[in-house]
Amino acid sequence: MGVQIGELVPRKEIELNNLYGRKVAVDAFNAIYQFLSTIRQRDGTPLMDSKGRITSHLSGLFYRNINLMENGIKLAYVFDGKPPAFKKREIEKRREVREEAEEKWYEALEKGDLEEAKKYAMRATRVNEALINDAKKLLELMGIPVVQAPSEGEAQAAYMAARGEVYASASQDYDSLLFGAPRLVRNVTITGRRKLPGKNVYVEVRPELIVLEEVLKELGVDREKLVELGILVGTDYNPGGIKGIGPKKALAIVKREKDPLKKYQRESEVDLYAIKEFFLNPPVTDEYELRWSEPDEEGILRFLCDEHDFSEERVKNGLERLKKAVKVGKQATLESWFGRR
DNA sequence: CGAACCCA
DNA sequence: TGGGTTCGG
Repeated sequence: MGVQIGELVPRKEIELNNLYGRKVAVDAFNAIYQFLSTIRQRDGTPLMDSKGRITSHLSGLFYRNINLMENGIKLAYVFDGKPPAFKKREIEKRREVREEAEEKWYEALEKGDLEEAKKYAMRATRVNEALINDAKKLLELMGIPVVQAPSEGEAQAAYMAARGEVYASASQDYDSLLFGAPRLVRNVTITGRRKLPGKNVYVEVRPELIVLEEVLKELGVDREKLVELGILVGTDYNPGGIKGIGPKKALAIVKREKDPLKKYQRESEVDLYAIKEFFLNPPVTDEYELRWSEPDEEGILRFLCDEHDFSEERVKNGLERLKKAVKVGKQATLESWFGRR
């Protein structure tokens, strides 16, 4: 879900090769969630191994990582830690939405309405510990660094970008901007075809770059005001924001008022100031290492094919590409060291 | 979502 | 060759 500031944010389309030789911190939860919700059969059932364990995210991660690595992009995945206490309400709300969607999924299946079934199946997507652990395992086998955030992954990714350890944070949500990421990349995919939530319509989605400095300049605010703006329109910590206030009004308010939250704190159940403080100073850690290593081919074969019933032919194909991609990555790193780009 | 397949 | 369709697990 994330903070609802998308329509205010200036962006520029980029090509994947604009990221050549660059390190990118991916919000792991965001990526995994996307794979789990989209990689499904026609009736909405996710891909599963013979023991019924979900594998959609493994398929998505495996092939997308190869593609991005072939483009000389150095990926690191940042996993969520403990959510802040004031996220409870949103977590609860999401659970209710999922459970309701799950029921409608089964109802649609009984009626034989596949399209409807898939729609609700996607909405019923849930990410559990086992899925996260499998994702971490695959990434490690692929030689991709895994970073464990103390709290929100977006915050940790933003911190790494702000320190210059990675070029950008990658997520579909805009939260990392509020957390202070100087750059955010969205739609980092190869095919760039995405189904619109409602209809059976596909739109071209190209990778895009959002530069925090340009956002602030365009809106005429500083980061603190941007955070307040986000809180007025709604974040994961106060879903829905303030009733009756959309992006435009919110922008006007934060530019006009010295303390825009004051007036709305009264009508809000959650502590808006705590949310603001969290965005400005989130828990982050320096205890991580961005070290890219050789993929463990045997390990990947065992994990994907033996344990999770992936086709050996397909995975071996992938491994061949992966090996070459690692070389591309090394070359890309060298070129960036010697300042050729 | 992305790979593989298919047919013009 | 490439755009649409189906499969993958």
